[in-house]
Amino acid sequence: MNRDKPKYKQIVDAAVIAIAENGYHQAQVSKIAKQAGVADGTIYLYFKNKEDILISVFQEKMGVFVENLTEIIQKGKTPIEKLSNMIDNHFQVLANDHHLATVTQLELRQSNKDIRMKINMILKEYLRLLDEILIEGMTKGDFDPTMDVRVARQMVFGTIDENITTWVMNEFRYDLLESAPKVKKLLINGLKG
Amino acid sequence: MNRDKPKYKQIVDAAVIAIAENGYHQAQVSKIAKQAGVADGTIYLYFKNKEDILISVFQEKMGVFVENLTEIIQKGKTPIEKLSNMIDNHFQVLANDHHLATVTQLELRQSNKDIRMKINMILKEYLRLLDEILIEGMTKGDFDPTMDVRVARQMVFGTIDENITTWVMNEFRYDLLESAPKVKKLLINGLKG
Amino acid sequence: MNRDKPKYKQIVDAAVIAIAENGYHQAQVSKIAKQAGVADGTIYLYFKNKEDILISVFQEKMGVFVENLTEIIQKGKTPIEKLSNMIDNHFQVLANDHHLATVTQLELRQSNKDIRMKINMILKEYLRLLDEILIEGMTKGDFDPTMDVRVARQMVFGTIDENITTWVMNEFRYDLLESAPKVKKLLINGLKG
Amino acid sequence: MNRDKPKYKQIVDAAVIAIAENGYHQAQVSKIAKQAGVADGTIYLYFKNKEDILISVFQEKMGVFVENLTEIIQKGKTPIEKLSNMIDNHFQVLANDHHLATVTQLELRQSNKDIRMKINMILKEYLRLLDEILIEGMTKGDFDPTMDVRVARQMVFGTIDENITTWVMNEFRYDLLESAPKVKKLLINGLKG
DNA sequence: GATGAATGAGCGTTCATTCAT
DNA sequence: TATGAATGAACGCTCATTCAT
Repeated sequence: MNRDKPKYKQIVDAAVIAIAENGYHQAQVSKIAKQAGVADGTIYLYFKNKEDILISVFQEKMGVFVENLTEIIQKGKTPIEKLSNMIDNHFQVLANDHHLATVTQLELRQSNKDIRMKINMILKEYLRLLDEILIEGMTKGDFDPTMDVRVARQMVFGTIDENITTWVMNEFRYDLLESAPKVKKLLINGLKG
Repeated sequence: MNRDKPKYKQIVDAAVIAIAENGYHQAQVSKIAKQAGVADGTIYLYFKNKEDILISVFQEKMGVFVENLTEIIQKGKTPIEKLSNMIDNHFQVLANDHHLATVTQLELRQSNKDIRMKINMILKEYLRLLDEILIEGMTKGDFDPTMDVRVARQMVFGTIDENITTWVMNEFRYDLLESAPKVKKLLINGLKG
Repeated sequence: MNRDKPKYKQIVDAAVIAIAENGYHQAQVSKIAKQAGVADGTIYLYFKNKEDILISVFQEKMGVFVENLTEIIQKGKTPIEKLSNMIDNHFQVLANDHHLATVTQLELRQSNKDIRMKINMILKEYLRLLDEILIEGMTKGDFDPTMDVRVARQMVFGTIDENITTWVMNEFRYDLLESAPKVKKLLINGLKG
Repeated sequence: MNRDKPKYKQIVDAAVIAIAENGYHQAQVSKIAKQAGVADGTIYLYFKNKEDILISVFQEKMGVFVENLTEIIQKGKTPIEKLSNMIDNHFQVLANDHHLATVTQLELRQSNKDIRMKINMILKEYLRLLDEILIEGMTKGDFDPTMDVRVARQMVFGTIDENITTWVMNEFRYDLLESAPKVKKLLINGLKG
C-alpha cells in the first residue's frame, strides 16, 4: 500500500476522471481500474477499499490548495492581500480543472456521512490557514476585531464554495474568474465591519 | 397519488426521520414504511418511486421556508429588516428540527444528480425571493447599488448554508441561534459596500 | 359467485379484451376490473381468484366450440362432412374474433402448468367429439380402420392449432379462411390411409 | 460473456433442470445458480439477464435438432426417408430427455411475447429444413405437387408438437416412441395426396 | 351487493471485495 | 506484484387479495 509508487497517483487521477465523467454512483471500482489501466484487484494493493480511494482523491488534490495557501501567506504583505490571493488561487485551480471542480463540488458530496466527515478533517488544515489570515487581520485592524472568527471563516468559505458550486451546476457556462473580484469586494467589506 | 390525504404527510414526515436516523442510503423504503406505520406497498399509492419521496420531502419542507419568507417580505419595512428576518427564520426552523437539518444539510445531498437537479429547481423560488430583497436594497440605497446580485445572493446563501452545515456536522453541539446576529452583521456589512 | 348474473359474463368478456390488448402478464386484475367497469373487489364476488377468471374465459368461449360441434355432428351426414364442417367452424369462429384468437392461441398459454392442465380438461369434451367423428369414419370405412385414434386426433387438432397459431403470430396478415380447404384436403388424405 | 467456457453450458443445463423441476415462474435465478453450483452473480458473467438464459437454453438445445436434421437431409435418399428420420429424431431426442421435453413443450411457452418471438426465430431454421424436404418430395412426386407448403409444414410440425405435448402433459406415462410409426404413416398419407 | 384503499410476500440484478494463479 | 473470475449480500417495486365501509 505504498503511496509513493507511480501507480498510486495513477489510480487517484483515474478516479477523478472516472467520477467526473460517470458521476459518483456510476464510478465503480472496475471503471476506475480500467481508467487507470490496471486490474480491479490491483486497486486493493494500494487502497484499503473504495472509500479509501475517495478520501485519497480529496487528500491529494486538497494538498495543492494547502501548499499554495501556505506560500500565499508567507509571501503576502497584508491580510487583505493574502485573503485576496487565497480567493484567486481557489478560483483559478478549479477554473483550470473542470473534472476536479465537478468531483469536489458535486460528486464527492454524494458520498456518505462517514466519508464526508473524513473529508472535512482534511479540509480543516485549509480552514486553519484561513483563520490565520482572519486573525492577523483582526489584530492589525484590517478586519473588524470584534467579529467571531468561526462565523467569518464560514462566510468566506461558504461564499467561495457556493459560487463555485453554482458555476459547476451551470456546467461551466460562464467565466468563473470574472466573479472573483466581486466576491472579494463583498467579503472584504463584510469583514471590515 | 393524492397529496392532500393525511397519509401523504405521514409518509413524508416518516421519511425525514428515517433518513436522519439511518442516513440516506440506509433509509430503505421498507424502513420509511415502517416508520410511517404503513405497508411497503402503501408508499406506492402516494409516491411514484423512492426518488419521488425524497423530492417530496424537500418540496414540502422547503415550502415552509418559502411561505415564511413571502410573509417576511410582505410585513418587513426595510430591506435590511427583511434580510435579517429571513436569516432568523432560516436558522430557527432548522434549529428547531434537528432531523430536518440533518436531512437537508447532509443526507439529501447524497442523492444522485437527477434528484439534486430537481431539488435545485425547488430551491430556485427561495433564492428568487432573496434576490428580491437584495434588489430592493440596492434600489433604496441600503445595499451597494453596484454589486452583482448573483454573487451577493451566493454570499448570503452560501454563508447561511455553510454555517448550518458546520453546526450539523458538529452534531448540534453548540447553539446555532447564537451565530445568527454575527452572520447578519457580517453579511449586511458586506452588502452595504 | 353466481355465474348467471350479467356481471359474470361482463367480466369474462372484459378479461378477453384486457388480455388480448395487454398480454397475459400485463392483464392485472385491476385492468380487467377497469375494462369491465367494476371495482377490483367486485371481481372476487364472481370469481375465486385470478386463475378462476382465466379458466372461466376458456370455459365460456370453448363452450361455443362444443355447442357448434355437437350440432355439426347431429346435422352432418358423413364423417368426412362432419370433419370438414368442424374445421370450417373452428377457423371461422377465430377468424371472426381476433381478440379471442390471440387469447386462446398465445396469451393463455403463458399461464402456468396448473391452469393449462385445467384448460386441457375443458378441451377434453371437444376432443371427445372429434374422436366420435374419427371412430365413425373408421367404422364406416371413410378413414383407415387400423389407425390409432389418439394419434389421428392429435394430427387433426395439432394441425388446426398450429395453423391458427401461426396466423395469430403473423398478426392476422393473411386470410386464415383460405387455408381451410388445404388443411382439410391434407388431413382427410392422411386419415383415409 | 464467453459462450465457449464450460460454465456456460453448465448453467444452461442447470436451467433446463431447474425449470423442469420447478416450473418456469418458480425457476428463480438463484435456483438456477444453485443447481449449476455457482454464485448468483456468476450467472451474469455469462448471460445478460434471465431472459438471455432462457433464449440460450432454447438455442443450445434446438441446435441439436437442427444439426441432426441437417445430417438426416444429407444422408437420406428419398424425401419420405428424410421425413421419417426427422420424425424419429424429434421423438427420440425428447423421449430421452424428459426434462428437456417438459421445458420445450410446457414451461418455455409461459415466457412473454418477446422471448417467444426470439424462440420462434430460432425455430425458423428447423422449419426451413422441413420445407426443404417437403419441396423435394413435391418435385420428385413423392408428395402431392399441388399442396401448399406452409399448410403442409404446419400439419407436420403441429402433429409432432401436439403428440409430444400430450405425452408430457400425461407425465410420460406411455411410451412416446410407439406413436412414431403411426404419426409417420398418417402424415405421409396426408402428404401423398 | 359493491367499493377501492391497504396489504406484504417475493425476486432479478449490481458491484465491492477476495484469492488462486 | 499483478491479475480478473468468482462471490453473495442487499433492495425497490408489483400486484393478487382482503375487508371495513
